[in-house]
Amino acid sequence: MPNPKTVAHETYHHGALRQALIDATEDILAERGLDGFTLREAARRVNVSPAAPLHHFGSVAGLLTEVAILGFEALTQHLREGAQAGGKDPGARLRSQGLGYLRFALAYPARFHLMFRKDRLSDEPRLQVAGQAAFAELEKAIRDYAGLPPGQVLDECTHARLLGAWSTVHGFAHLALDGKFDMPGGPRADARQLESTLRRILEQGWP
Amino acid sequence: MPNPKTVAHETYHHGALRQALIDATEDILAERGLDGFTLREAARRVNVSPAAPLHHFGSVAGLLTEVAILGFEALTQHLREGAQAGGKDPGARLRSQGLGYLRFALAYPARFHLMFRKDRLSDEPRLQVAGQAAFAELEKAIRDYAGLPPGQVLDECTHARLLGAWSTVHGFAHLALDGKFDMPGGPRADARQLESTLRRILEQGWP
DNA sequence: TGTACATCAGTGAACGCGCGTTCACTGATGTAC
DNA sequence: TGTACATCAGTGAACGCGCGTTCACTGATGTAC
Repeated sequence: MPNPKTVAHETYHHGALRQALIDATEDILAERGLDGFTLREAARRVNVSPAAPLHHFGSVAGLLTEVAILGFEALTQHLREGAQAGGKDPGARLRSQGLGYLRFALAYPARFHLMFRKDRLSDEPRLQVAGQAAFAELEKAIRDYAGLPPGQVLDECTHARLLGAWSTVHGFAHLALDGKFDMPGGPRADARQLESTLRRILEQGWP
Repeated sequence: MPNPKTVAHETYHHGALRQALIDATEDILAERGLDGFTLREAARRVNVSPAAPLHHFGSVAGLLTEVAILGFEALTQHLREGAQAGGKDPGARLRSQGLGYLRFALAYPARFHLMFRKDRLSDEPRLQVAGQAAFAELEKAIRDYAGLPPGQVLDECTHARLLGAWSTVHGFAHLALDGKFDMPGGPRADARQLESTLRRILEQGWP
């Protein structure tokens, strides 16, 4: 005899619909990409009427925004772990953090795209905050590298380094996901190759 | 009395529908972005039935693909002009070419996005060719910079420089278009500012 | 411990929408002789 | 120079589609007394 709670979950009240919808959305993004996602499909996957999600998220954009927020949080985590994996040398940490950025993008391509698709997201302070937290990780690594204490404002030169580093890993990730680094007519470049290419770029520096 | 040719154009046969649709598409992209574009809207703008475009392009993707091809050709042109504006020093030419890349992206944001949205484009050899032509401009500039003659294969190191340079300008352009470099809560960063930031990044080098 | 009742979290039918594409068609053009 | 006829470049109505959201509703939960 099932306990009453279980019964309730399986009949009328889902009980954990919010989380279930977020999970389903991430699945759909992973399987079909952002343009393959619809609210109705997410509802279908969790066996709920198409109107149900609106009670929790208000609109499609609301749901996607939650997923984007989680995405930025996961990115922040990847950056942290990346830097850590770089050891003690600030240069090594910075480069290793860049690889973390790439690893995140390759692991969750559609989520990564979503995070930078403002038109599908709603204005939501928590999204801003989550984005800024990720950016702050980049900034911290650059500060350490430049020997700047946390409080002090960034000089122009360090600021440019920061944006340059960000642009490089961001651009590399985008181009990689777009298949621009694949062999023409050949197989997709795999994560290992791409990482080692980016490592090389970062070690060797510019120009 | 209007001449017969004009009459024909204005009544049944449009006469230059293909080009008119391409122009309309570029207008729509500029005004409303890629997600605001529809075939029907393009047809509406040139006063033609919704089915007419299919005679020339086969499908929506076909029309968008033509626009993307023109986009790559325009990008190639911007890169060429950028390099030229850099004068004779290969380093200056390379950096100036990077600014050309940015200038293109800022001038035609939706077209730029479209060019990297494979899901909206059809497989079309001419698209590949146009993309490769743009890439070849980057490669040429890097070769000059590294002192490699045109025929010789790229060594690993120069290859990494090429991809690194591309990633940097590509990433910078994307982030700029995403508004990531805008003052928080403030006005959009303008093209002049963005260009000078990128110039600084490129001059100063990485890391 | 019961009970009334507000609130929460769902249903399910329906709405209006605009889309890309198909289809059979027709008006205009251009080519062969 | 005329004429027949294939081909090209449009029309316009219709199709089927799935979408996000609305609406009035109801079943379940939890709280105050």
